[in-house]
Amino acid sequence: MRDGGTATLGDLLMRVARTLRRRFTATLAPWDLSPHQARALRVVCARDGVRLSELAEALRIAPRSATEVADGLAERGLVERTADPRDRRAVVLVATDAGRTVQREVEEARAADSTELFARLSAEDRATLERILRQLTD
Amino acid sequence: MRDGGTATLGDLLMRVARTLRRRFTATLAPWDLSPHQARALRVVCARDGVRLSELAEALRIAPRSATEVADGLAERGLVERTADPRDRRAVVLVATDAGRTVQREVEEARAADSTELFARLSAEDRATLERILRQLTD
DNA sequence: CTACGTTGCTGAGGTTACCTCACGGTGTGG
DNA sequence: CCACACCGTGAGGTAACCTCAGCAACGTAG
Repeated sequence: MRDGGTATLGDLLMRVARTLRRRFTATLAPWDLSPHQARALRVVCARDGVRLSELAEALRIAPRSATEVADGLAERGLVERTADPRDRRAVVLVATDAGRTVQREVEEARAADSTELFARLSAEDRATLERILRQLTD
Repeated sequence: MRDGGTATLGDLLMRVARTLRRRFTATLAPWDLSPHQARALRVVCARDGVRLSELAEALRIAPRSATEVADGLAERGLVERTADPRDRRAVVLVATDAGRTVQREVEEARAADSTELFARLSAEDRATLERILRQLTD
């Protein structure tokens, strides 16, 4: 294992990501949402009015699968399927009031959890980490 | 996808992890291994002789699921199921020569890929990132 | 040594979250 | 106005998990 340093970097990152993910899933339990649904809800709330195909692209899943995610959110009354006036083929998802509320609550819970996890770092390290990570996401 | 301001540290980390994971999966394609199988093979090669239950614990999956992962690796001739002389209930996985070879190749490919991804960081930032991540994995 | 609870694995069968393929309704360029 | 591309969805499949029940082997208490 020459160059163990960089290999370990990836490992480490994945490990932290895994715990983060586990915690996130746990955090989501009260709302009975899967991480994916939460992410979808977030996308819908962010831009107002999202086509199913856009959602699929945002979540990086097949269009067919976006239908299912949308169904899940619609069943819970968090989003509504509406027709696009410009293109009657398209389905546009809009967040309901309930959806926006849930989204806000989830966001807060998640932020709180994230804060807790990263609390063991100094403020300076947090800033540095953010800078470095941002550099990796282009 | 530039919601720069609202993205938390957790978001950023998950995003980097996702690309890392995608790249890893792609890297694995030549060997027709799933990330999970690769990880399992790694565990088996690391310690010599791994019980199924140990594997399950290492991969954080149910014991029943470890059976399937082991089956997959055994089918490809990368590991062998042997009986534990000390406890005839137990199944011990041992890497075959082919398994060790594949493991080494995968490790190298992965290291190369990881190096490429983190190449955009300065050596100093890499060291800092490692230190910070390590601090988060206790 | 026997009896009995515990442990290690696996068969059966279910769930979840994806996928592809084919199709009907809808836009659009020639 | 017609051929073709595109949007979402029904049908049906797969991979990777899970739980539950059962069998064989262990270990201990009597």
